[in-house]
Amino acid sequence: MRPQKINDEELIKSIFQSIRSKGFDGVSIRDLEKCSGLKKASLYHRFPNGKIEMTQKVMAFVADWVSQNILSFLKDQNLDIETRLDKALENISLFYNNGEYTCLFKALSLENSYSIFDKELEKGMTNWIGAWEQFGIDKGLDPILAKENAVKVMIQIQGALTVSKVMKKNEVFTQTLKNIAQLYQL
Amino acid sequence: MRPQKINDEELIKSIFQSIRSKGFDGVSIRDLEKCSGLKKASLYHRFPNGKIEMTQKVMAFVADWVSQNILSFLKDQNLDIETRLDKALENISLFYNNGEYTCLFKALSLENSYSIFDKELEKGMTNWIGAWEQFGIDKGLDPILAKENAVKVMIQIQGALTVSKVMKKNEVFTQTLKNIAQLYQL
DNA sequence: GTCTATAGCTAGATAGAC
DNA sequence: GTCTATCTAGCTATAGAC
Repeated sequence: MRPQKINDEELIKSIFQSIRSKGFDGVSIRDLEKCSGLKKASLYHRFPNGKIEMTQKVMAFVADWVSQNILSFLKDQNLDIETRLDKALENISLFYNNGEYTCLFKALSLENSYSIFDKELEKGMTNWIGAWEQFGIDKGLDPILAKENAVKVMIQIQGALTVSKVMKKNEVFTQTLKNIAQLYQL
Repeated sequence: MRPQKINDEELIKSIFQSIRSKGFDGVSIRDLEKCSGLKKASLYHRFPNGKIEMTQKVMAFVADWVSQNILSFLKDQNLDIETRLDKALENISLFYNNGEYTCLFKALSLENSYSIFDKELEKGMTNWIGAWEQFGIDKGLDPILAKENAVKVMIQIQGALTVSKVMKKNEVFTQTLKNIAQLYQL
C-alpha cells in the first residue's frame, strides 16, 4: 500500500470541476487523469465502476455540500430570517463562482447520461425547492405562494447560469441573486 | 447522381433533434445515421467537415426558424401588441414541445464544444434579448426596464427548460410562459 | 448521392509489476 | 496505492464501388 497522492475529498473535488464544466459525455478519463494528477489505472482503483461511479460520488459530495452550506441556512429556524437568506445567497455565489461555473443539473441532464442519473438529479432539485419553500413559509408567505416562489427561484438560478455563460456576463448571475433577494423583501 | 433519400431541410431537422437532446459530445455519428436514415459516408458527403459542420448548419437553421416564427412576431409593429406576445409564446411552446425538448443554448454551452460555437450562441441569444427588448419598449416600458425584462424572460425560459426536465414536469415550463405573459400585463 | 469496407485513432477499462 | 503496458470497442473520417 503506497501512500495516497490525493485524498478522497480533494480527488472528488477535482473530478467535480471537470464533470460540471464538460458534462458526462464531454469529460474523458484522460481529462480526469489531468485534473486529478492520477493515472487511469489509479482512478479505476479508487472508483472500480469507472466514470459512472465517479459521477455518482461527485453527486453525493455536491448534495452534501449544498445541504450543509446552502439549504441548511434556508431552513435553520434558529437564525434570524435575514441571515438565513444572506448566508444562502452568499454560498450560492461561492458555489457557482459568481455564475462562471456551471451546474450538475445542467451538465448531467442531457439525454445520454440523464437516464443513469435522473433519480438523483430529481431528488437533489426537490431538496433545493423544499428548502426555499420552507424559507418562504417562515418568511410569512402563504404555503401555495411559498411553493410557487421556490420553483421560480430554482428557475432563475438555473436560467441565470445558462444566460450568463452564453452571454459571457457574470453580472447577469449576480443581478439575478439580487432579484431573488428582492422577491422575498416584498 | 442518385436521388436524395432526404432533403436538406428534413436532414437538418433530424440532426437538430439529436444534437439538442444529447449535446455535441454526447451525439455520435452512429446516432446521426440512425436519426437521419443515411449512412456515415453519406452524411460526410452532405457535410464534408463532419459533426462540427452539421452543428453549425443546425445552428443556422434554428436561428432562422426562431427569427421567423418567434422574434419576428415580437418585433412586428404592424400587429397589435397582444397578438405579438401571443404568437411568440405559442411558437416558443411549439419549439420546445411544452418544455420536453432542450435548447441548443444548453446543449452546446458545455466546455468542450463551447469554444467552437460560443460566438454563434452569443449572437443567437443577443437576438432573442433584442426582440424582447423591442417588444417591451413598444409595450410602453422604460427602455432600461425593457432591457432588464428581456434578460429576465431569457433567464426564465432557459431555467424553466432545465427545471422542467430535471423535475419531469412540463407544467413548470407552461406555467413559466404564463408568468412571462403576466410580466407584460402589468 | 448512397453505399460497403476499412483505416486510424481514442475512448473506457483491465492485468500485473512495484 | 500507483504505475506502465495492453486490450477491446467505439469513435471520426476516408476510399472507392455503384
